[in-house]
Amino acid sequence: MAKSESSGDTGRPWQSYHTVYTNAKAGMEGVDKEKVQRIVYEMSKGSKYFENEERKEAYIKQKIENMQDQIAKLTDADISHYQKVADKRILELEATRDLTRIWLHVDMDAFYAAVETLSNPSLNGKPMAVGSMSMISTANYEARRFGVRAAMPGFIARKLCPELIFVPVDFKKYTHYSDLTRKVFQNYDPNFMAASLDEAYLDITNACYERDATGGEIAEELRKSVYEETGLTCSAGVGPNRLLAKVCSDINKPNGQFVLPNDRMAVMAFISSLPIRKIGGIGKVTEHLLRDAFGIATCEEMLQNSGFLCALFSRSSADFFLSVGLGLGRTDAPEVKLRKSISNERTFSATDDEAFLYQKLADLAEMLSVDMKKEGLCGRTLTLKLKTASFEVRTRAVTLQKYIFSSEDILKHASKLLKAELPISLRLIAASMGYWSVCSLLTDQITELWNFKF
DNA sequence: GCGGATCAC
DNA sequence: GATGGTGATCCGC
Repeated sequence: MAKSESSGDTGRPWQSYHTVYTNAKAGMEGVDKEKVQRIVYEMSKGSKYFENEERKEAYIKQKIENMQDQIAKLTDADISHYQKVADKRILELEATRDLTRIWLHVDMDAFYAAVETLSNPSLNGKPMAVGSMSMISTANYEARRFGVRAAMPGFIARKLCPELIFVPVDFKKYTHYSDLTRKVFQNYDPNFMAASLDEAYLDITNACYERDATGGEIAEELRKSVYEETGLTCSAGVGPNRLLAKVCSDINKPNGQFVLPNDRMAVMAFISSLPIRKIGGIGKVTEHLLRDAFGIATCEEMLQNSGFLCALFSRSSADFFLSVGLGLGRTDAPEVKLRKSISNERTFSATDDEAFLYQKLADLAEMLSVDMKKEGLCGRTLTLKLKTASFEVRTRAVTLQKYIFSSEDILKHASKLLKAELPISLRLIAASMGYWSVCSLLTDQITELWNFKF
């Protein structure tokens, strides 16, 4: 464990360069991780992107050191106090455990890539990635054997796998197939929760009861049905809550499933050795922080460090970490969520040409306005997001007295925000609008205005 | 309410 | 030569 960590700066600098795509993922079992890591590092080294990653890494390191200092300052009395707080909280969380529902998480296998292969069967069996030289959205399993992965830039992927075939993204196609899969999901849970085009959560408690079937049997049937309707394979996880079902769907990927029974002992045994990074909501940074500040690597260790977690984190963060240790997750019906913001962003080659930047902003304002009109939305908080040539991200926001939606109004306020940042060299601009709760009442007026305009 | 950061897909 | 776009949430002001 600690071995690879301590040898990081002894002539193998690539070992300390971590990205989201040098992490374990289904289909990458036989991959020479060391080699992939080295190539990613060599392709990145010296770039503006790389330098920014180093700055971010230094910031996280600082955060970890601050946390270690705080831990060191805890007195015995503090520790015993927070342990009592934690023990009480664990009992309260345990009391909320609900083992009465059966949740299923479906995850389509390499979805975009699989759809592209359906429409072009000559791609079958060849390493292929959906995306561009800048960014890969999905890689098929043949490509993953080379270490090629989603979120990896295409030019690095090509270095890892020179024969890699690139296919551009085509969301219309994916939406079509996504709709087909959702028709199948509907048969098992009319209120299923779509997490994205290729993922969904289903409460199959009733389906199990009505069909007199086990969760595993329902999962088999659903996957078969999805295949018959689409020609695409998927993986499924079955468990007592959504958090666990999601972890389970990853276990026998691709084209497989895993069932975790609704039994407290089974859940605790399952969770105990599970690496925390497998849990949705724990990403690269949190994994790093919990490992280096507390020595936490598995979910079980969340409970073993419960006192420290309660001492160092906010109530809501500590609750989440303890819940993970207990294998708790949401089991309630998904509430209908209203969108809270709408945005548009574009990346371009970095420039400080002000006329160009204002033109980009005008284009974005227009696109945003069109999207808002399509949805009958207006908002009063406008946020401008900028990414500098050195990858530093800034956001600047204003909250207005009136609700707006026209491109003219958006541009007027966004321009003011941009002007205050000049001169600046940028590679990305984003415009976002939010907070329109009261405003949905005005939909009819907006439509009227819009019709009048055209 | 603002701005930075994290996360997921 | 080259590292995305959209939406949500949390924390510390």
